[in-house]
Amino acid sequence: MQEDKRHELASTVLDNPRNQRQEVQALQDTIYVIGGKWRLPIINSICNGNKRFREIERSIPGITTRMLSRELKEMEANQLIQRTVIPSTPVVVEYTSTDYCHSFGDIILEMIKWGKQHRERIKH
Amino acid sequence: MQEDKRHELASTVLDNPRNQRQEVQALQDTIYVIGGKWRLPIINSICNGNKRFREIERSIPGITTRMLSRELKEMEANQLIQRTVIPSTPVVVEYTSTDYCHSFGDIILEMIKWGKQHRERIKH
DNA sequence: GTTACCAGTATAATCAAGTATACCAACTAT
DNA sequence: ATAGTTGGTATACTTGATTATACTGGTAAC
Repeated sequence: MQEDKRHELASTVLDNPRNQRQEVQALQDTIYVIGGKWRLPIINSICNGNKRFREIERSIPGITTRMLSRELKEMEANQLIQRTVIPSTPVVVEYTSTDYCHSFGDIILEMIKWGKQHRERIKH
Repeated sequence: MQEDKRHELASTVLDNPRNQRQEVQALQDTIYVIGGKWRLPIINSICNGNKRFREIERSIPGITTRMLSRELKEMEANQLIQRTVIPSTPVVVEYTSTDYCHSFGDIILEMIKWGKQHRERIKH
């Protein structure tokens, strides 16, 4: 039993080339940052060229103005997006993605891929 | 309203080559399936070769026995993992991943990649 | 014989995430 | 004039996810 533990530790820390600990940490970090129902769909929408509040809202089925408003604020604070007010008449507000925001591209792509495959799977 | 809806539908379905609607749907499906803090870390742990309950538990920082127990049950019901009881003495319980479970591999990999880059970014 | 491991369950509490609904001050098109 | 758009805010509420803590029955090692 004691032997077992020593062996397990050794195999995790020393033998495992992929370093499990670090990977779990990284995974949990990512889950923390993009957690919740709306973060990723909003990022996706803005990256797809939607700029205006109502435009983004309409592009995401099920989201409420409150949630969108809250998330946009937080994402602006975290430098994921940029909010620009154009002083035309009427005033126009535009949301655009930052470089940082684009770093989620691959994750979103993989998730879209999975979602599509999943639909196919349950259809047949 | 009726006009509007028809127009919106037309612009989405016809004009947009990447078919936004479908992609948002796929993305939201995926988020639904892997939602929560623990699903992905558990899948990752089991795919990394952890089989025993306490072994999985120890490999995921912060998880409680209750959450692990609940998630494992649900994941077994959804055919993401297999639970095997080996009637040795003492009885041994093993959790193993199914093929379906492996379909999350790319998502997890991308998320680990992002998490590592993120650590690097905030370190400097 | 007491300490520790295994595979969990039970109970209760907390707390953030999300919903529902209404409202606002501009502005615009009919 | 009035119905509708835009970019939101306010208030109240629900609920589901997660945590904390304790406990169980069996095995085994010291």
